[in-house]
Amino acid sequence: MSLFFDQVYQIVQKIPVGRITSYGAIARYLRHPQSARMVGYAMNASHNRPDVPAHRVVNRNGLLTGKHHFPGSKLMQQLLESEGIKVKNDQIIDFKEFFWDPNSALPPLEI
DNA sequence: ATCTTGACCTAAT
DNA sequence: CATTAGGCCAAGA
Repeated sequence: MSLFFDQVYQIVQKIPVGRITSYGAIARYLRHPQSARMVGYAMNASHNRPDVPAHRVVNRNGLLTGKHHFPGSKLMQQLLESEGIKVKNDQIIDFKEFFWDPNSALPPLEI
């Protein structure tokens, strides 16, 4: 039972509708600043977790690097656009405006 | 059991 | 500027 994965899922579930965050931001919040990759891997394993909106997590440039892991090739973009986020060429428009940073939005994780 | 491959990111060269 | 190197560690072959 990977505690790290579960923590990742908890954060992802807290991303407000219509906002997005990045793998690295989550890793930083969990005090594993060098484990951004594992956050991505957690998303890959999040198929078992119905309540995890993996489409709201993108890389730090606002690029939809994980879209190929969704069924179909446009689903991730469609999900985002249905929440009011514009996407062009796998790139989120006004990424900075929609970015939700757990490090400033949530209380610091207990040590 | 070992080896490879990643939904990544930062710092150093 | 661009490129590399290192860290992370779960799955698939």
